[in-house]
Amino acid sequence: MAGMNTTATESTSPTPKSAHTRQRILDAAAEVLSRKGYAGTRLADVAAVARVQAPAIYYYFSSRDELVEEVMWVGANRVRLHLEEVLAALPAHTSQMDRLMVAVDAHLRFELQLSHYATASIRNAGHVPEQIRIRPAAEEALYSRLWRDLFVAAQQAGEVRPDLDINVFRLLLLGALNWVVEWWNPRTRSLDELVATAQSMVRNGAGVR
Amino acid sequence: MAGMNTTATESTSPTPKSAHTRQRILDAAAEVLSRKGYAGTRLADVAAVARVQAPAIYYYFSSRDELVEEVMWVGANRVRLHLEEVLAALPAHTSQMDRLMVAVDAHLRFELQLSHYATASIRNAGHVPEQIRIRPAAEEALYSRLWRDLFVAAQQAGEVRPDLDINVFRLLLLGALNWVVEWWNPRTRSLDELVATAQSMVRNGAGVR
DNA sequence: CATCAAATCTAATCTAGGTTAGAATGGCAG
DNA sequence: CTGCCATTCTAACCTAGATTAGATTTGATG
Repeated sequence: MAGMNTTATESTSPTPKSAHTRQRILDAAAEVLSRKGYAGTRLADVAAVARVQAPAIYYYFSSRDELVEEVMWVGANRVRLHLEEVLAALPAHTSQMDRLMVAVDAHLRFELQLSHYATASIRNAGHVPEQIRIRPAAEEALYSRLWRDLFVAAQQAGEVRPDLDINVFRLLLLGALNWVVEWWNPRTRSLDELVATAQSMVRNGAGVR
Repeated sequence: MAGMNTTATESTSPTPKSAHTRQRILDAAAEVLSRKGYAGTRLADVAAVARVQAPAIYYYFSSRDELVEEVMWVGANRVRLHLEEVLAALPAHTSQMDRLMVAVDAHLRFELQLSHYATASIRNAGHVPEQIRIRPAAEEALYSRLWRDLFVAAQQAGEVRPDLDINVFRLLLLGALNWVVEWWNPRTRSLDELVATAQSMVRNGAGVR
């Protein structure tokens, strides 16, 4: 019943007015989830942030888990769309290594500044019940493929050491980037510096000498 | 009451016999916690794995959270002791970069093969209630310092690029290593290859050209 | 205005799972 | 053997928090 109308395609039927409330609830859930994690997320908290009473949530979602699943899916989906967009906007002659640099930049900035959804998705991926992992996992797989393609292209172009296991390297890199949500504090460290260091980790760690 | 007798200092008083059961319970908790996460961990499951009834847990731990806290502390503590031990066993003339390589190796092998405690500790650090985060966090801080020292020494010895922000690099690296528990599958990939790739990420990513 | 439906609320349920009470068990000292 | 203390069990309890029922508000429409 619910599920697919968070992105584009605002069709005419699904109540144009207070679908606004649904959005507030979803945003609230993303926020709480990214901060407290799956275990610590109370529907009452979500409701409070959305300025609504808890049962109102059930008007839009049929269960707590469905709400969580939706947040995680939106999170994974948005990061992917963002990265695709950013990459598509690059001039055609951009080197493969530069594309990787841009990807690192986009991933970090998006997850840290633009989207509680992304943070929620990353932090809780391994902590939600099996059952609601499927749909978000499919999105994450697409995102993974995006990165794989970048690495494959870079290695084929001779911009990444030929002997490097790019699958393992990619997983390690994404781990490093994802884990940032666990320690990063905007008041302690500049985002620019973080991005620069992560980029150098890739450029020097994977690039040809 | 409980709490400190998991490491050394086996004093005479605390029932030498079936403190064995306490151990089974703790091991079971580590195992379940590392697999299901804080949210998904039922005392009944822990009890089942420990071949005991749930209430028996309360003979050794005063609450679920105390049990969890203990697992997390032991996890953090053991990794640290393991790393200290391994580093101490190195010949005095070992280069700083080689020490880093050994540290990467030790961290990965320990977290992936030797200890459910470590996995439990890593996966759940950011997901347990504030209250029980304190004691494990103190251990983690010591572990962090160990790594910081390694990087500082390596940079001072001129084996790590002088312009690299070693604090950020270290956090990124530990993120990469920690995140491995989220994706690593022993049947799919060889541990040796993983270790080698992670090491090259450090050697090339941080080392001088 | 009156009416209807959508949207939200208050109050009441229901249940998983942590926790407690108190009864058995079981080994060992005397 | 017998009593005792440590250990573990079974049965009961209790609460947080998800969910449901049904009333109430609100706002658009004729």
